[in-house]
Amino acid sequence: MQTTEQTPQHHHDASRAAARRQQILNAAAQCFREHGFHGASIALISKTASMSPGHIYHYFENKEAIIAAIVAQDLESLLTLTAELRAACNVRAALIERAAEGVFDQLDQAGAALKLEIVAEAARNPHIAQIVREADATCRRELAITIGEIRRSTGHDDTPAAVGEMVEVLASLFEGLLLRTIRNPGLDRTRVAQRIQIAINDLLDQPG
Amino acid sequence: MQTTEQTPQHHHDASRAAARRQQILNAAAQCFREHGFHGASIALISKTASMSPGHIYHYFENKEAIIAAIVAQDLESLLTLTAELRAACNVRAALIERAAEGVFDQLDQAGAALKLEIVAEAARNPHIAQIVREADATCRRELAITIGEIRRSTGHDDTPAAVGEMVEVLASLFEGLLLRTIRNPGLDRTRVAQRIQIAINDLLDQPG
DNA sequence: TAACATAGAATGAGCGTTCGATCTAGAATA
DNA sequence: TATTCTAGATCGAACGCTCATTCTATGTTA
Repeated sequence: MQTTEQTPQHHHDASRAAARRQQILNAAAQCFREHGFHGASIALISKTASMSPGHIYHYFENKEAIIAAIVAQDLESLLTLTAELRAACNVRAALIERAAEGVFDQLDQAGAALKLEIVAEAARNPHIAQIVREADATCRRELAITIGEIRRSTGHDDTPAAVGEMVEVLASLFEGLLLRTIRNPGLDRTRVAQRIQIAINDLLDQPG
Repeated sequence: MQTTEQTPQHHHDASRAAARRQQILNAAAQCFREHGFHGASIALISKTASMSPGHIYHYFENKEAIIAAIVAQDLESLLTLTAELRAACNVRAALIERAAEGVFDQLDQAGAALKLEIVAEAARNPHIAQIVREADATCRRELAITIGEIRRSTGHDDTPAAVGEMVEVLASLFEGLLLRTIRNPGLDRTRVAQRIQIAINDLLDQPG
């Protein structure tokens, strides 16, 4: 679809529709965080979004489409973050410094609740699993390039598989924080972030 | 209630009831894994357990009680594992060797699905959160003792807080695997386990 | 007026839970 | 031993409710 040049601006234009769509997604994200994908009803989402239940179906085919959109939106932020990391610069210090911010992001309770909900859903819903796995593969690819370059610059000559394993360990270290912040909300964020930085530093020095 | 000495063995005895209860829990665990806590209906659970829906309510007050029992049962296995680890012996090598088994356990997809479901539920259900957090506190306490002893034996003199942070990092590393096995089911289990062993080894040498 | 935005009631399915009826097997009695 | 009694085990229909979704009617604006 190509956009017409002078943007005709009907009452019913595309930007208003997009805003309405986002309004639904924001409400849905909040409801899903508080009640889970299956615990949040369309009635509740519509109420939170201040519109009628029926109207939601003008923007989404069904509830699963809303879930898929939320999942895609959440993963997209992850993808841009990984891309940023990669674009910034490939030095070790930059990765490790960025990691501290990443730790704080992961430790946000509301965000963690939604991310956990997504992966739990992926474990049983093949459609969601596909979305999640494609995004994860992209992240891993990016991270592998970054880590590969860091390793090469410190004299290591790793196989792609070896780099892939390090990516897994790094990812595990980060994603585990989503569970930690639920299981132990009182943990010392700053101190844990520091220790994770050290752990990442050590990880980058593992034998090939 | 004191047990009568010669075990009267009525038709309706306690062991049969316990077996029936466990039969329900097994069915429920399977259903929860496949459909989530809120996606699995009592009708489905009763069918899986080969009994009538109404009969389930002779053993559990309501659905939430079933969920709580599943959660408690799952966490109990975690607690005994931590206790075993602690009882075995407090040398570094034992911890690291045990870790490899732990990694494989965490990478089991069916088990991971249920554990993720539990933490996701804990993020929104205060009752479940309490159960999960109490179990986690116990695990952390045990792990802190073990790690504290290892550290002391290698000449470090850590504050309890420092040990607590190391426990957090260790836990994060492990629990992250629950997400990794869903997001990237194709990962090389053996190789990742080896790299995690190295990471734990490095963690135990972190500065105080 | 034409075309879309929006509301809200209606629909049928499925939910968790309750409840009375039936079954079953040991206890009691004869 | 044969019969009746009893109480828990078990069933499955029924209840009230909420769900996701659809439909029809009414606003709104270019």
